[in-house]
Formats: sequence, C-alpha cells, structure tokens
Amino acid sequence: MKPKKRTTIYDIAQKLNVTPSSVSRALNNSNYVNEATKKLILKTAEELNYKRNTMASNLRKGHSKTIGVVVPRINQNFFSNVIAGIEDATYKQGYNLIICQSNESYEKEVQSVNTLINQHVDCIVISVSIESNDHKHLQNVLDQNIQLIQFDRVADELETLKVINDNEQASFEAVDHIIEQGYKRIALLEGPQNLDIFRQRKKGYLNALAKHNIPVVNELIIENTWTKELGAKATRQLLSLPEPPDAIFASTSDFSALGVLEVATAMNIKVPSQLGICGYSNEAFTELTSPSITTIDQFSFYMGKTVANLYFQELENSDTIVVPKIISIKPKLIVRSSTMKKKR
Amino acid sequence: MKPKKRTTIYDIAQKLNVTPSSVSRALNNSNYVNEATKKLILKTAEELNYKRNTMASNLRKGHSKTIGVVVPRINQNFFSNVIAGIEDATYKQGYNLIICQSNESYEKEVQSVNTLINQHVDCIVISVSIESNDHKHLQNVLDQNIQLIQFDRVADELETLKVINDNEQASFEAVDHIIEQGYKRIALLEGPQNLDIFRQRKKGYLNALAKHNIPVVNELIIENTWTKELGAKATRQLLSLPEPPDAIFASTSDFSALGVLEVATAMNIKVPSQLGICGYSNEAFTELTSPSITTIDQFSFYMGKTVANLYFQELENSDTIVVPKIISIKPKLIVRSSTMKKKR
DNA sequence: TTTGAATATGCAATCGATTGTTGAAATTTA
DNA sequence: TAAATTTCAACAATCGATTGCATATTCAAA
Repeated sequence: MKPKKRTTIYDIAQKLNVTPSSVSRALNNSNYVNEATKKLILKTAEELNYKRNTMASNLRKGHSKTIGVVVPRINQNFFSNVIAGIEDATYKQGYNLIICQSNESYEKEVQSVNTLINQHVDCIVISVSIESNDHKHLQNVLDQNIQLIQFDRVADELETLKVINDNEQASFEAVDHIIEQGYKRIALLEGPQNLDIFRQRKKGYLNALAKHNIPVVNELIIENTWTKELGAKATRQLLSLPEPPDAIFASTSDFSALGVLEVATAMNIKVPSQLGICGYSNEAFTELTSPSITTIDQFSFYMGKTVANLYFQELENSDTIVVPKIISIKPKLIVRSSTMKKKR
Repeated sequence: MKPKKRTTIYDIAQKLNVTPSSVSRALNNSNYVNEATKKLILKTAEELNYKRNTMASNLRKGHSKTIGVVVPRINQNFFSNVIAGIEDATYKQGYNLIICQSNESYEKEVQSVNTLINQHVDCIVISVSIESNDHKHLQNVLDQNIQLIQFDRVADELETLKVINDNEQASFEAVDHIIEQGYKRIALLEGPQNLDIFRQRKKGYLNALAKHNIPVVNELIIENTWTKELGAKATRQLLSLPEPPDAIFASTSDFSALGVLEVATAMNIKVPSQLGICGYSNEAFTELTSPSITTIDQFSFYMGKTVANLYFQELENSDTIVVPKIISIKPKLIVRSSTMKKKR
C-alpha cells in the first residue's frame, strides 16, 4: 500500500485560505456560510476527492449511526432474511450495519456484544444463541445506554424492545389443523426450554390438544431436536414405540421436519396418509420436497424491517419515557401436502 | 434514553490521580507502566465498567480494523455463506464486518462503496451487481488507498486481488458429463455477458461441445435467465422449438434450473429420461427436488474464508510490492438424478 | 451618518484515545 | 559516594470533524 494521505478538511481549508470550520459548515450545508464560498468549497472538495472521515465525525457527534446485529448464524434462511430486512430499512436512514454471528455459542455471543459496545453502535439487535442462559451481557448493553432490541429468540425477563412471532398462536393453529385432518396421536419435537420461543410453541401444542380433549402423552414429546439429524433420530425412536404417533409436529425447525420425512420415506411409511408432518419456518425447501411440507411462515424479511423501524421510531420519541415494547407478528400456517390426510 | 455518560480513560485517570496516558498504556498492556499501577488501573477500569471507545482509538491509530462487504443480496445462499466464511475468519483476527447489499442495483452499489470509504474501512470485499458496467467507484477505492478484494463476480479489467471459481472448467465438466450421459442437443441458459463469470461459463459450455464435435445451435442459447421465472419462460420457449433440446444447462443459477424442472414436470416431460437438467451453485434445495438436480458446488463458505485470509496475508506483506493476485477455487460437479440418463 | 440587525468567518475547545518526548526518581554500576 | 543507567509517569501534540462563542463585515433602517 502506498502511504498516500487522504485529503481532510484542513487540506481544503488551506487551499482556499479559509478555516476548517467554514469547510465543515459548507460540507454540512449549514446556513452560516456564504453561498459563493460554499460552492467553492464543495467544488474543491470534489476536485481533491475528499471523503469525510466518519470516525472523526462520529467521535465528535457522539454517535455512530451504526446498528450492530448479533445472530446465531448469518447463513440460515430465517436470519439472513431478517438481516436483509434490517439492512433495507436502515440503509434508507443512512445507517450502517455491523454483523456478528454467535454460532450458537454463548461465549462468542458475549464477545460480539462487547465488540459492538466498544464500537459505540447506537443500537444492538440480537437473537440469542441456544446456549444463552444468562443475560449479563445484555444488561450491560442497557447499562451502557445503548438501545437494545431483541427479536425472535428473546430473553423474556429482560425489559427491552422486542419483536417476536406469536409462536403460541401459530403452534396452536398448526396442531389444530393437524387434528382437524384426522390425526389422533401427535408427537412434538420441541426445542431447548430455556428459550421462550420453544416454550411458547409447546404451549400452543398443549392448548390445541386440550381443545380437542386429546390427552398429553409424555413419551410423544421429545426435547432438543433442532437439526435434521436430531429430528431423524427422534423419529426412529417415536416410530418404534408400541403405539407410535400418526403425526409429528417438528416445532423446532423445518430441518428437523426434513429429518422426519427422510426417516419415514426410508421406512416406507406413507406421508401424509400414515404419518403427518409439520415443520416451522417455511424454509425454501419445504415447498420442494415430496410430499411438500406443511410449515409456518414467520415473515422474516418483514420482521427485520420491523425491528429497524422500531429503532427509528424510538429514536424520534427519545425525549419521552421508554416503555418496554413488544411487537408481535402473527406467523402464517402454510398448509401443504404433508398434512393433507383428508382428500379435498 | 438516560443521558448517562460512559466512563473514559480520563475518569479512570482522575480517580487514581494518574494521567490518561498511563491509563491508556495500562489498558494496552504496555511495558512503560509499573506493574502495580497497571493492576490498579485494570481493576478500576473493571469497576467503572469501562469500555474502550473504538472510534476514538481508531481515529488516532488511523485504521478501523473493519472490513466492508458489498454483495448483491445478503439473503442468497451463496452470498450468505461467503459472508459467514468471511466473518469466521475476520472474527478470529479481531476485525469487524460492515455489510451492505446492492440489491443488484448499480446506484446502491456505488453508494454502499462510498459509505464504506467514509467509514475508513481497511478493506472492501465486493461481488459486483448485475447492473455494474463501469468501475469508477472501485477505482476510487484503490485511489483512497483501501485494499480491494473482488470475489466471484469480478470486474476483470481492474487489477485487484480476486478470489474466483474456475467457472470455465466447472462448466466444461458439467456439459461434458451431460454429453457422456447420452444427451445430444444441449441448451444453455446463460447470464448477462457483461459479467465475466457468465462469459466463462459459456466458454466452458462451448469447449465441451467442441470436444465432442457437437455443433453450436444459437437458438439453444438463451440469455439473461437468472431467476426461476426467467428459467421457466426460457424452457417453454425451448421446448416448443421444432427440434427441442434434450438437456438444459442452467448456467446462471439453481433457481433457473428449478424453473426448468417445474415447466418440464408441468408438461409431463420425464426428467432425466426425456430431458436432462443441470443447475449451478448447489443451493440446498437441489438435493430435495424430485428428481434431485445435478449442480455445481462453489464452496462458498470456504471462498469467504479465503477472501478474508487473503486480506490478512497481504497485510503482513504490506511492505513488499502488491501484486494483483487471483486465487481460483475449483468448484465441484455434483451429479444427481436430473442428469442420470444412463442407468447405473 | 449613525445605529442596529443580519450575515459570514475565525478562534478555540471538544470528542476519547494514543504516543513521542522529556524529566524526575529509583536503581545499578564503578 | 558519584556517575551511569533504567524505570515510570507526566506533558502535550495528534487523529479529523464539529460547534459555541466572539468578531468582523455588510446592508438596511432610522
């Protein structure tokens, strides 16, 4: 790299024999500069290929116009869509995005949050990792006076802005639909119960069973099955039961639903006639499997936009008191072949 | 938001009756501080919940330890994987990532690049948008003395570091495989020829035809078909030809290959026996369609890591001359059902 | 022509951290 | 004990941009 120095407002000031203040004012389109000199400054800035040093500017102004995002995995459909949504909204406001992934590791999550604090981001948007049980690092964000918005996987006990899906309702509707289709013994693949979203989904499942007076069978509920492999393993276990289920609701993810489907296919069990399957997330592939998989769409891109806009809205009202606010987005059940027991 | 001020090195200095310089030295683990005072400073920093202001630090040091990434779409499998790979490598080096998406728009790409320059990122990693024909904005990056690394979709004429796939070779192997399977009339869905990657893929296609003495038929080559819809449209066009193709190589993406498959299925044309299909990118869904789709894996995550490591490597050798370097990653043909005409 | 207001510009402090230089104190060596 | 050396900390400048305050200039109103 050549050691060429970048042009600063001082260079411009020197060349035009004015002070840096005037240059700054011209560049910021302030009224306290003569129109003629403003034009001149702007022209020379262009000529010298001047680029504002955002670091210096932000340091002085005391904010960074940057939002930090921490997600478990960038390359997971749901999250990359949320990020795309956030980016879409923040870009329009001239904000930047710093992205971190926790890889579902608590340690990396804490480190990422600390980096973002050091970077003086104006807001941290986070969906916590599976491993996260305590929230000292998030409390720290609040203590540092940084806006914190949690989405999807939220630490319930922490009073922050939150954007979530109505998991309970969606889960209820899914199981209700499954029952309506005539399935009687419905298994649940559930996620780690330290995360609220999975507790809610379980609640929805239980509510639906209750509504139809179907007893809860504990051996039909299997915990921690949020990958394809775990879903497959759980399915083998379930199907070898004396009284196996006739439907499986993979409330954790479409990936585990895929595991279910693959095992069923391998065991020559017909879906949906012998076994109903429902996933969660509406991953692109659920439409493409045979049979296609019934699932729940979370409106991820929209969720991202909502998160970002929530921040900007709070920013405007920053003079008034901050109320812990929760925005709940109602997900949509997408009925596909894998649960269509009744012919239409 | 409460207007609480964050603690700075001055606060620490004042409390301990030392100078900020000493605090800074202690915090940076310099040797020019007494062990005892260093410990004391570190302890008080902890107590006051001190967080370094990276903006100030970076301003002084003249770099940002940040890498800017510009991709067409964050939520596209290939790109989100590359980003994940970059993140993985940069995180280990204590670097941050600022992510921008161009949405395939030239204008937004230029704006994104400018923002990154203003942010004084140390390096810009970019995969240009479909729309990008000129590269003034990239030249500008170079002029500002910022390292520039292009990947996948690169502006060939610009002498920068590049990480690419050997598209020509991969494309050649795919078409070669298709021919070996017994297909005779092979159509090509090609991408915008202003992008080098698509030109290379076409070259590979032509080379494979030449190898097997198959004449090139112009009406079998259809340009600009990089979405599912465009792929479907092109397929309808191709299949209504007096002499329709018996195989279609969707060199643009798996999405267009999916469009081909859907049209074929709708028209009751058997894949692979009547029509062979090959996509590009190894999107997750290609494994799940029926039949599964033959495609080309680009090792996207690995590509991201390569990009990041290339930067760090160049950083180490920054005293020596910078040579425009091109790293080519050989993609891998993944043969699946959609081209398996020959029974095994 | 004098006064007052409006406009334009300069000065200097500031944001928070880093670092080269300098000098005092402590330690070692002769 | 004196001289030489090392250790430690203070001082002050710096990174680049912003902004409150003060001052100078211009112009209109009285």
